[in-house]
Amino acid sequence: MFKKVIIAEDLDAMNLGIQQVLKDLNINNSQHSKYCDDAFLKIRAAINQNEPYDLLISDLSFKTDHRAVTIASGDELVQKVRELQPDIKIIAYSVEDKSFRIKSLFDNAGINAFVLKGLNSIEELKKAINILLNSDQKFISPEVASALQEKNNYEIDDIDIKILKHLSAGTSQDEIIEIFKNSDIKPNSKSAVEKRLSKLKDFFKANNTVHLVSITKDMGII
Amino acid sequence: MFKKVIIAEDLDAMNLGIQQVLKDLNINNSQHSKYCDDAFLKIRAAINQNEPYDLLISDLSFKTDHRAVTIASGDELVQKVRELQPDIKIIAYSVEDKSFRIKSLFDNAGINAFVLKGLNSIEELKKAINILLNSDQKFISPEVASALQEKNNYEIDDIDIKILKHLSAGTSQDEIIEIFKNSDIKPNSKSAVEKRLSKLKDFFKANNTVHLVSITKDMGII
DNA sequence: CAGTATTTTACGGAAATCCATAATCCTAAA
DNA sequence: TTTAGGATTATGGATTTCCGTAAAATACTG
Repeated sequence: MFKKVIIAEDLDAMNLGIQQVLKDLNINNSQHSKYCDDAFLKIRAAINQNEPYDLLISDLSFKTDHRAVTIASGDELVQKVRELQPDIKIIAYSVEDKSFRIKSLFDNAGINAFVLKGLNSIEELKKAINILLNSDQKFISPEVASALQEKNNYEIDDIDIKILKHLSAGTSQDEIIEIFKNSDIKPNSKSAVEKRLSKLKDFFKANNTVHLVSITKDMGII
Repeated sequence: MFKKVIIAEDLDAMNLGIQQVLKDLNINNSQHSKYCDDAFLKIRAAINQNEPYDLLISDLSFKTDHRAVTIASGDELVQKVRELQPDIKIIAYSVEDKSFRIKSLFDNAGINAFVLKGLNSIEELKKAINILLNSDQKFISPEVASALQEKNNYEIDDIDIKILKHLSAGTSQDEIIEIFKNSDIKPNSKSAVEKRLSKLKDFFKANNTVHLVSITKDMGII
């Protein structure tokens, strides 16, 4: 069984539940952090002491506190940990069910398993832990397994996201162009932004800009 | 202490945590339901058997399953339970932090306490239980206590919501007017809809329609 | 019933967006 | 160096939204 496990989860009641699971699996050396920053520091410290963790179970969304944080989300945490310790096994354990985000976690953040918090997720979590222990297979909860099949042949890039975020913040297209020009962002003409918007609307089957922002918000893209 | 408690919470890991809390408080007669429908039936059955529950702890958002449900959200459950058994104490225990929704839970659904799932919510939950046990006071987590102070002097009515929902679904203003005319919804002129939108934008301090939909989506109004 | 207030509807011009086409710039291969 | 292809930018007109004003309809009051 895994020797040393760390959990990143902010909700204390949820933490209690997860700890119960680990106890059931006879994992006795586990620690938990309510903050991503804290989790990252612990993982780094463990490496330095030559006693690295071999499993990270991380939530994705974390409540913001009064205290300032440098790592605000589980996505970031996972990505940074993967860079720091390429061989650690990582399980994302979250209620997030937007296929776009789940796919990105496997593709970009390099998680080994995604377990959807749900009605029977404890069994799934145990299953994921066992699979990761014995092999290099990946695990994903069946309800969201289809996320991996989705082929985004059209790549939504950073600038698309920027445009969408600005729109949802109430910035007009003209203002966005101004901002892009002032920030030296490459395509900053009226028509370039318009063309991108048009492609996005096409891709997401949105009738208009309001609809587009609504859809992408729902999908968790912005 | 409360004699008979029922928990409505879909996430199994969270359920484990809450049960731990009740155990700490020496509440031994508790049941939990993963479905709102199930919780409602149990509460009704208990009344019929003259052994009613005296406390309901309910989550707000529930995962949808393969099975069809009649009560889909905690909001509805709470409302129906309040009608059925006016004297039961109800605690909403949720990550929901939109003041609009929280205020509505106190005003319309008649909850006795709102505990925000968070970093130290277990202590708050215990506190809420104790307050409800000994008095008719209400309890609300400090982080969101400001929700109750907010006075919506401007009332957002049903038609406003309808307009916003249509907009976020990609319907143009002209189409909305058509729909209203076909459904015999009273103010159905171009300028009436425009005026309402203008007031909404004013109220929510939105720069434009995209922004307005984005804001109201974030607030959980639509 | 007359008069006032409020709501709803109508209208019109300004602004923003939508969308198609054409011109320009850039890069890489011939 | 030339040239083809793609990406970016420019232009202009159709459509939609925005916003103020005014007329019409309805409600309310003495």
